[in-house]
Amino acid sequence: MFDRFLRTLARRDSSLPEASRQALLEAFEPPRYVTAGSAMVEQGSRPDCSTLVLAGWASRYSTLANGRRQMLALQIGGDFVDLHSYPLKTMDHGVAALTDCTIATIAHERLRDITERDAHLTRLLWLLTLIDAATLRKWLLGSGQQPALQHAAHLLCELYTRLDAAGLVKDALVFELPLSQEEFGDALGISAVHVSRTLAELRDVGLADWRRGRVRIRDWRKLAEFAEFDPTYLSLVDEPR
Amino acid sequence: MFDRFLRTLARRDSSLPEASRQALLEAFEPPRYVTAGSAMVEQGSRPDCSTLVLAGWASRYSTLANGRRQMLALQIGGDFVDLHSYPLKTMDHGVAALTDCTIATIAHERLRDITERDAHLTRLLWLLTLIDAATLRKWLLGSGQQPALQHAAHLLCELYTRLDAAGLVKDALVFELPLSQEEFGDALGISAVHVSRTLAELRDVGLADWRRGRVRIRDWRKLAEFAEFDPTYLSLVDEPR
DNA sequence: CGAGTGTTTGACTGTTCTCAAATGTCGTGG
DNA sequence: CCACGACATTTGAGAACAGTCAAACACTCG
Repeated sequence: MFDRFLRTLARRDSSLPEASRQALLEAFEPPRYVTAGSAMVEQGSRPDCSTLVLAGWASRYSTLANGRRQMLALQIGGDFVDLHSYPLKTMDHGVAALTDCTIATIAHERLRDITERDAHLTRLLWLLTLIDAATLRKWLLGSGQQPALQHAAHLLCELYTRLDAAGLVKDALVFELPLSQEEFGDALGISAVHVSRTLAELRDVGLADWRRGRVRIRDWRKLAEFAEFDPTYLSLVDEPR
Repeated sequence: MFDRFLRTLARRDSSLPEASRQALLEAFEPPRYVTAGSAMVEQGSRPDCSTLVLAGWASRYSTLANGRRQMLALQIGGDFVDLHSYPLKTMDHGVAALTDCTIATIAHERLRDITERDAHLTRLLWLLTLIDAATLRKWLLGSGQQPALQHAAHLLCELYTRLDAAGLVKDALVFELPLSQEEFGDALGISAVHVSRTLAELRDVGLADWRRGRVRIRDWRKLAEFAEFDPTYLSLVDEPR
């Protein structure tokens, strides 16, 4: 159940004591299902627990008065969607399930116990929120300085790398991407129409192919170079044995 | 010397024990000066200490191969510029002094001691990095979904609010902004030429006036409403007595 | 088979970019 | 105090990238 999360943890810190890992898992509430489209955390709310995605895709997003929406993160199995809501209290953005999801929550009270008693685990949780922040920096860099084509390529590189780290890639260079082009555009900050043209161009130049929810990367090295993708920011240590 | 930092801390958590505050201050190395334009932290480096700005302005930024630059944060007196480099190890971006700065560093070893011994202070440091992340989300929202005019207005609102919280505003609605329009454009993700036109428009519509390094906000309520600025994300509790 | 949704395409519009020249500001040294 | 150079800002013109609107097409599910 928690295997993707454990894998994600191990890829970030292979030295976490077994006791800490165990204590963390036991602090979670029993898993629940949420259906695609449902709100997992409301913008402006003050949650009393944080939510971990066990399976499925979720998105964090912020909305403007004119209805425009910016996705702030894409979360997959093994990701915390709002670990930061423990220190930060008020949610400055919302979280929604993009697909049916299995989730597990952990009460902020339990997180407080952890910060009081387990310094090592606390540092690891802190690290997880900082990796989110590093990812956000890449998104801002792409949004501000890269043309749509490179920006889209970078996001595909990011997703493939993260899915692989979570053990969610079955065939090399292929992954399921259960988003509409509208949603992908919300992540990149471009319109759905422009997403369509951008994907067509990525396909035409032979870098990547996204059809019917399945992305095939045609040439990883070229794609990564084109997007200036450097996975260091994801803080993935070597594959655990 | 550390008064802006202490003020910033107090605005984030008024319940930090005096002993923790004292221990934190004593963990810093003696203050140093760095001159405008010098690199404070190199992209790709693995610092063994984190840097606090005591006075002056610094910027965090990331550069692409084509020379385009995205500013990722603007840091003022009282801000940590790379507290995240303690858990994250490798810097995915650089930090440069925009003006002459007074800075103080704290060894990661000392931060480690703090995380081992002082859970309350550790949570506060974690919170500081999360406020940076929340600010980044606003920048991404602006970059992706707001036209330059609103985005620029939002940044002015943010800076005024943060400067005020750090005790750096002398006259209401007026503050010093020692950036070139080129640098301001790097923060917004637009060209210097477009910054000039955008500022002219903000001036023409009577919202804000930036001339010779000094910003005057003409109508705070209208500016904040126009930019959809809501300061909640800065996690400022009520003014300390 | 048909409804509903998502994607593609075309035509046109709008924002922002680039290049280039003009103007303004500031510090330095005569 | 003025002249000068360096740098920053403003303005204009044309180009590029991305947005909007609308229609055609494709896919999925009952």
